[in-house]
Amino acid sequence: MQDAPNRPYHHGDLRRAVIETALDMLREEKGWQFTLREVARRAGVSHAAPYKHFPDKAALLAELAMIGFDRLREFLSAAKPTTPKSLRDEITAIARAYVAFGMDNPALYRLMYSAEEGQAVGIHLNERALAVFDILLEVLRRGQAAGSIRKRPIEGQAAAGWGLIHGMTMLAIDGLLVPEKVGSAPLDAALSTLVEGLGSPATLGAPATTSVRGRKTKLSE
Amino acid sequence: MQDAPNRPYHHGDLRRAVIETALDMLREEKGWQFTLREVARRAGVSHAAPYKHFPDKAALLAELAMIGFDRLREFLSAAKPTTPKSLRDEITAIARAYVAFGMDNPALYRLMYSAEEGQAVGIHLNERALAVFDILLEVLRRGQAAGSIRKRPIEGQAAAGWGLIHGMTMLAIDGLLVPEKVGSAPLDAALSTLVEGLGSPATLGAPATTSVRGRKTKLSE
DNA sequence: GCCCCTAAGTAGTCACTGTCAACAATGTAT
DNA sequence: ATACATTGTTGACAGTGACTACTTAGGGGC
Repeated sequence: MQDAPNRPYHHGDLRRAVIETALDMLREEKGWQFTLREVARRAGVSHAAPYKHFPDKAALLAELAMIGFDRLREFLSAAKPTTPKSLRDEITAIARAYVAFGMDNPALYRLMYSAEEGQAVGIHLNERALAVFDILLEVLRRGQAAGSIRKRPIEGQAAAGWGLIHGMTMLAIDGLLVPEKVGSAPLDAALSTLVEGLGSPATLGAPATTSVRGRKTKLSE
Repeated sequence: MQDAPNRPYHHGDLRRAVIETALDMLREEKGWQFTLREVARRAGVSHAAPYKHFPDKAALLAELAMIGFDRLREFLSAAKPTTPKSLRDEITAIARAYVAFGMDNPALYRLMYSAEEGQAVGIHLNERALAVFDILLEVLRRGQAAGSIRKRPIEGQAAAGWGLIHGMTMLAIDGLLVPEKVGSAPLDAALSTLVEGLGSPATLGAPATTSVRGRKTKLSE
């Protein structure tokens, strides 16, 4: 270069710098379609340097996605009220934090759930994702033990919760939950619905009599 | 070309052919990261020909996404049982069809909810998406009128439903609803939870006593 | 103190992409 | 028939991910 001969040949910690720069770009742009060369450029390094630290672009994206899940898990843990008044409070707090995380980091969030397109990276990635899932599982398990949550297969309940929150987050990011169409607090409304669905039979009585039981309802085959 | 002088100079209906070819490629590959040149190649046409019909690649993607929403709406309408035994049956049928559509067309489905990254195309796209939303709205409205659905702001309930189903679909596509972790029929479990949450107080009794009423639960401010 | 080894940079190249401009073939209105 | 708009074509351009070969900084063994 002509203007930076003082820059040391060895960067020091280029790996971290690349990740940091990429995270910055995720924060600035809304998509994750940045180029590796641009990352290198902004890190002040030649276009091939990142390849010394990541085998290819997909590897970097996978790394970013894993960091995203880690941050999300930490964020949710931090948002969990220390002395919740009720299980509903706890679930509500977690759900709000989750959606807030997604809306604050739309590109990162979208990347987290898109990185699987890079095939087999999914293994480790799913581990991180399921670690987030476990937070929800734990709350529900405690709720079942305390009797305030229906005694149903807990994974189904957790899947319902995760699906709901994930779905609402994606819709919110996509701008599909416009206030005029959907009211000002769609998440809370949805959460009420969900929590009431999870609520224990002691208060709610028997499930509706509309005969789900006898039907073969396997989806996954 | 040297081997295809018999191909007529004018294709006839290249616009449709490009769309059709692109849809094929969406069906084959799991991502929507196909190249425009490849589409042109498979359509048997020069690499720049599609530009006579689409200003750029994003325009084609947006068109595909709209087609996807249209197909989804038709598919859901067709799946709606003609003489439903109950509202639960109806909701269940729609939800299953929705998830099935997503799992049968993972790349297209993902594209449908990713195309907004191409900025302002979102207007028309959201129209199509909201047309799907309206199907759900209509069912719920009918349910409220019949008394089998709680009288709550219907947009919140619909958002809950859409969010849940959309989220479960995405998770299913991503392979995050693995059977070992989550049971074999997570959707049905989630649906039970949802429908019980939507269910009218007449059957279900008063909502859980975990004090939702008095609390300010606005999220969006 | 010296030498050499290697990790971590560099530049250069390749095939490929999206996009555009210039040109050719085709159908159509006058 | 002739001018024209449409819809193809070819060829170019810059920018990309990926790979290779070269160069350098810095540390450990002697």
